[in-house]
Amino acid sequence: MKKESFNKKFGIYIANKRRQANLSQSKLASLIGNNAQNISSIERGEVSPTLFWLTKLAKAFDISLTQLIEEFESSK
Amino acid sequence: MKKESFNKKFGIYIANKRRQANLSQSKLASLIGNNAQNISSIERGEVSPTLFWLTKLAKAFDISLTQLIEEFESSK
DNA sequence: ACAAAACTAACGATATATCGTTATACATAG
DNA sequence: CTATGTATAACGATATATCGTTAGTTTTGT
Repeated sequence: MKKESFNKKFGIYIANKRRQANLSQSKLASLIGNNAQNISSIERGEVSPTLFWLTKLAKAFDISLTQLIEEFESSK
Repeated sequence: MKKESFNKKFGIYIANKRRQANLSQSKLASLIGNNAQNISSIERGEVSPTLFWLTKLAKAFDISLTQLIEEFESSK
């Protein structure tokens, strides 16, 4: 899988996850300690977040990192 | 958990995983398309790899990304 | 002990991720 | 319609990850 489409897939997963949690990009950003623009670029698939940020995201969604990755892998 | 100790924990996990697979740093590096120095710095906890590279690592170990993360999370 | 392989480490270089600001567009509530 | 919240987007700046080389150290095999 190409890097670009891989990142897009993850971005779509995160965007859906965030909406399910009723969070805006800036609210999610403040929860994990970064900024809304970065969340936006993650969701649009422009960047591939580091493992460190992935753990923050999982915590924000109140799930384990494993569960986050599992949901992502089984997402379309 | 601090960023530094978190990265170190992941580095230790990867180093163990790599040794179990009987791979040198440079062999693993060539499998996933990067260089041995980067593997070394990941294992020493100096950097936090991106999600994109994590998928490459999982593939090199012939496991799913979810399984890689699960093993990491349950490692000490 | 010796040689070879493996690892660490530093360095500068490049690529990418994150930060901070600003502008624009869009939707929705009032 | 207007005001507010939300998202996209561009920009330059900084931080971090990755690359390529080299040197030095540690480990391993013989």
